[in-house]
Amino acid sequence: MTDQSRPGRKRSEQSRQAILVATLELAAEAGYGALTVEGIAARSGVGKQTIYRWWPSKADVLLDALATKADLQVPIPDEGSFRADLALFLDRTYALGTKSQVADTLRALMAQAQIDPEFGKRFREDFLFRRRDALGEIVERARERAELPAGVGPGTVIDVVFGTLWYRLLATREPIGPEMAGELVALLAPTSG
Amino acid sequence: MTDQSRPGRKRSEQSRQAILVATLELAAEAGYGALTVEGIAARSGVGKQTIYRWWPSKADVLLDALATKADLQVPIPDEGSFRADLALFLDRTYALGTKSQVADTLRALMAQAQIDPEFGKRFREDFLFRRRDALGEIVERARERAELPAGVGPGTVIDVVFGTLWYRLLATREPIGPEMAGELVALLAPTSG
Amino acid sequence: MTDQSRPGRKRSEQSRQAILVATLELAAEAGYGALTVEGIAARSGVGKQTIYRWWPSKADVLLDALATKADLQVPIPDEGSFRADLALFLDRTYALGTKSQVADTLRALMAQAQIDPEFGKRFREDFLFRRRDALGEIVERARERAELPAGVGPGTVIDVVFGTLWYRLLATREPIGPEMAGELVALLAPTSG
Amino acid sequence: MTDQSRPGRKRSEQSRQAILVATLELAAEAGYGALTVEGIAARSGVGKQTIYRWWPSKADVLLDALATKADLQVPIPDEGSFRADLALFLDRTYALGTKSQVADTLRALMAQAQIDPEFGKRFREDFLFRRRDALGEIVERARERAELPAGVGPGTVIDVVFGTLWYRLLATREPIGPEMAGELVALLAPTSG
DNA sequence: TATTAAGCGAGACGGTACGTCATGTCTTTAG
DNA sequence: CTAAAGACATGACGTACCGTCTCGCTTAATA
Repeated sequence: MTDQSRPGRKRSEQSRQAILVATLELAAEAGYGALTVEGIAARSGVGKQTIYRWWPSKADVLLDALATKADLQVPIPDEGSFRADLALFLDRTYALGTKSQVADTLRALMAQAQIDPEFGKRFREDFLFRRRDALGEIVERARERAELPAGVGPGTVIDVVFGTLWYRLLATREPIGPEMAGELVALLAPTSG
Repeated sequence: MTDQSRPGRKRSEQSRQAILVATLELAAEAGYGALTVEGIAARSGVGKQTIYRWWPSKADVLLDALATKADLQVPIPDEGSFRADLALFLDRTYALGTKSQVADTLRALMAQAQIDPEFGKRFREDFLFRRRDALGEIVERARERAELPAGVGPGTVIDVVFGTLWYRLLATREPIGPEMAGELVALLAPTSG
Repeated sequence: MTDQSRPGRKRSEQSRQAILVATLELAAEAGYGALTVEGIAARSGVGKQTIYRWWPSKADVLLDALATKADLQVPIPDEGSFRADLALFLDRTYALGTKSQVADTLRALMAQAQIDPEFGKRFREDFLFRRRDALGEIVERARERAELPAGVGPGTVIDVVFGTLWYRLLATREPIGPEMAGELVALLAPTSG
Repeated sequence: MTDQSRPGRKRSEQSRQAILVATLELAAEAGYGALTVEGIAARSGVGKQTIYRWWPSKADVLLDALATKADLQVPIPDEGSFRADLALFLDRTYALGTKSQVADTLRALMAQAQIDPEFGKRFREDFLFRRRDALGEIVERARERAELPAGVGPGTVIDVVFGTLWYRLLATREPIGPEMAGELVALLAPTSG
């Protein structure tokens, strides 16, 4: 319906896939620092122009590759209580962080978002804020049910959850585990009425 | 004790200062992405080799410049209660984050630490872990006085504090403010016995 | 036959010309010692890579420039006698050596051929030996007609001619003139039967 | 008479020798192109300043080293006839050129003399012209005895001799041998009265 | 017997050019 | 019009040497 019939050759899905696969492989093999547009083009047997035509930067290619491969869309749980919802949310996130390739890629993207302001904007809007919104739904329900800790607003709860996750990813490089998830739940969703 | 008197010309303190100043200026003016060793050398009137002789990478120069200029060593408060100590710690950190130049530099360093593993190791050991240790002392005293929230270990408290700070710096780009500091205190150091 | 129609952009003849011109100008202005690839690139408005892509060293660029500009291919005379042929050959060579720019360039190339063995091989094969072959034809005809001095082989005659030319170019820096040419003819192609 | 007695430490003959030896070794091992002042200093255990204090350039060091080691002063023969003198002169020169290290060094010096005009002047005056003068004596005696070929002046004879020697050294890289020496004698000092 | 003036090894310094790499654009031929 | 190929101008990289300049230390001649 969108571009139903334009003249000219169609975008090659084969090239697109080859680019995304090559990008993930190269990033995994030598790290994001060694990832180059030239390298991606060479590995995928594609012209550089084909990459520049469809993505604004190599970080966007990587983000696209990650999104295409790993399903980053953690579904929003609704278990009836904030405690259960948060536990499930953290558990699913934990599963993601376990795959070191996904973790490494997220690290690289967050890094690039700091260095390249244009990509930073896209990364925040297309990825970070969507994740915030997902958790936001859970927290909003908690707020309505008065399940949040006293004196702590919804925004802060979200910041604490994602902050802890990202900090462990970026700084200590020990992605969150079940114990840590348990402690976060204890902190943010205490049992007492 | 180490190299008290070796033969040969001594390191030029003047060049060192010129390099650090030029580095901060360039990073502030055009952003870390535009910071180059050549640029630093040109601006500071120094040969490139002099930079490579003393620092392993431009990120190390920037870290050195930041450490030399802004006193990042937040002193460890001891006000008698975890609540007061944490509040003071956050307040002082808040003051730091307010200076946008410091915040921008920290963002760039954390980013570079993800992309360049060698620098990452140094950044963690020379900066991040020292900051952890500082807060660690406060939290340890709190643990001894049983002032920590139930079911939450000292390590987690530290992760939550720094995580929230860094997340706001990197992701939402709204460095912590007094309200947020208050909510963190409410969450981590509740008044009730 | 070689690369009739490959995909990809064609080599820019404009860049090639600009490089050769800039090379000759720079060598003339400041001498071969001051000739640098960077300088050539800057003067000709070309990327360094474009130079490295097509020539192995700056000496090769200079040789190419010389060959393209000054027609070094002295035609082989055939006047019927060795005496006349040699006189004409020396006269034409004399004309070349008169242009100080050509003389300076030849000096530099011969020098570089000594210092850089790889270029030396190319210089000998692409330039020196071709010149030898040209004179070789003349001398061979002389040998057939028994016009060579007694007890002196063709190879030696060639060595003496080019040796004297080069020696005056390199050592005394007084390129050959008409009188010297006359004496060489008297020595190598005596009139008496 | 010059600097009979000044205060201060005397020039270290040991360092001088070490420098000259290191220079010859390095030039022999990796070629003149790889010869550097830093390399000489490192190999000889000497400070760079000590080299710069006594020699204007590395080529001068090499020339000094060659002059100190190989006795380049070919004595002027006086055998009674030009034919015999020239034969002896060529024979002695041939002996020199046989040692490939000497030949390589001469090649490098002649090359450097083209590229570095200041050294070129010194090389010509201190080396090339002295050699010319030596042969000049022989030729002058021949001229007085009317032993030179008809129509060929003394200067040209010298140019032909050295020209041929140098050309074979630089261009064909086949230093003169006994047969070639014989042919040169036949050409320049014919037997006929 | 000091003092003073060079020479010395070491090595840091401001420079310049090197040859390589990657960028993002442009041009050519093929589908 | 898209694609692969590949040349192009640009600009930074990290390295190698250049020739100069301190350093702290000998080593002599002079006072």
